[in-house]
Amino acid sequence: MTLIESNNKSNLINAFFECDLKQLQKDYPSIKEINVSNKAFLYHQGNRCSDVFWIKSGIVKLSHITEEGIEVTITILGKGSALGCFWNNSASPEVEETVQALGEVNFYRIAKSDFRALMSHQAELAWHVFEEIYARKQKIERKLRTVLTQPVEMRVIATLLELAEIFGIKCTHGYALEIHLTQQEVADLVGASRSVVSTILNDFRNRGMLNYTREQICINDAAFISL
Amino acid sequence: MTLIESNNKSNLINAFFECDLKQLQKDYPSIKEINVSNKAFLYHQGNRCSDVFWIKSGIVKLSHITEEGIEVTITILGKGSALGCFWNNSASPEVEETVQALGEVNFYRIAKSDFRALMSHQAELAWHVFEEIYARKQKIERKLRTVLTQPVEMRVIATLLELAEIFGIKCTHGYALEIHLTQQEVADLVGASRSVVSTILNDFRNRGMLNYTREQICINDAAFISL
DNA sequence: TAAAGTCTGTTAGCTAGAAAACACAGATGC
DNA sequence: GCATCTGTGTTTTCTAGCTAACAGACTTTA
Repeated sequence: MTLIESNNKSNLINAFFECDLKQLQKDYPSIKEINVSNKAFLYHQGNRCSDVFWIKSGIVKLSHITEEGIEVTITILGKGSALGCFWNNSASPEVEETVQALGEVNFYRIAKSDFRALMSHQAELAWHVFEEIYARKQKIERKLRTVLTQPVEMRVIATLLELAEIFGIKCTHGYALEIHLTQQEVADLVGASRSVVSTILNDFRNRGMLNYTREQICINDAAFISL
Repeated sequence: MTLIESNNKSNLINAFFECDLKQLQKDYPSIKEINVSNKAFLYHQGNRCSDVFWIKSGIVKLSHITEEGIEVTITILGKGSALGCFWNNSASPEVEETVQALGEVNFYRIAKSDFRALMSHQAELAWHVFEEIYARKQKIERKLRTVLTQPVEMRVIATLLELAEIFGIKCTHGYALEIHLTQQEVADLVGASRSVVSTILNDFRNRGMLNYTREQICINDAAFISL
């Protein structure tokens, strides 16, 4: 569905990420390129962070832990997503989410003042960032809708298809999600308890719609689309 | 909480809305100013809309109706919010939400090409639109969290406080929400059934935390903050 | 190779809240 | 004045899905 769009975006974002970092640092001295490994945290909720994090490669999980200790995973983001703190938000200087790497992640970290300068110098790029944020908003609205109207089973399907789009590598029998997602993580993402997600995944496996081990989920997307 | 911020924003947005419309139309011929009355629809989900709607005054309800006919109210928006279609989204030309006026609403309608031109000419303004969209995203993320982790009662409280911020006119005993919101509408906004919302509101009334008639909800915010 | 830790599968019991239904009270209209 | 409509208050029934709990499989550490 987002093929054309994401290509458009990719071109511009790609061009940006292929820029010479040294060159960029002349104008925006705070830019740093950082690599982190699986499970590393980019930042935690409650941090008084004032930088923008811009994913160059890899995948991150954006989540929030309530006072009661329940983890809610808001979304999973990949290349081109900008996170962190965009403004001098006098109201709440503390970020609301925790961002954790799923696998190796490579990103730029920029002070928000420099980020803003960059945005105002490069209108096209700014527009793409805007688009990306807007798309995320739409995605969360869609998620809110499914949470409020669909039973867990449907939400699992929707979540898997979404994940397939982000991680998906076409293999011979559909998508392969080569990602270390535990059932608990899937459940947090779906907004359901682990036990029901487990039973549901099991059921799907029996019906031949997908297969999985601890390490990998493989979706037979034809089977999904059929319903 | 958002006092300083919203003032900042207001200044710029106000300046924009106080511009001479005729003047604006020279550069952006598609701009039209439109007034609608209570319950009018700005657009419906499924419309192939290609314009941006920019609220100049009044309040709108952004909702979505599922195939099963369940109405989910995503959010309530006021002055300064930009809605509609921002891009030539080749993927899905149809908008996902329905936008309805709550009371009198006055807005600008602009073709997206003109809107984009405006944004690129007026960097400051563009930045504010960006901020506003981002704030909406944050708000929806917060809502998703409460839906997934809080019981209906807590969600009602959160919703009322939010509404108080949007509609709120300070009266002697707290906020007054002078808005024609039925219990059904509150329920749609909370994401719960009307009957439980009814009982909860009733209970709050008995405990002296708020009062309401068909026309108006009045919150004793001190009582709310205490919990 | 034991021991501890992590992930999955499954079951039993319990509850928040949805759905449906109906009575009542103000509106609105004829 | 009577009828209709829209919104509120309340109760009863029913179920999706949560919690808790435990057993088995696989991994890591020592």
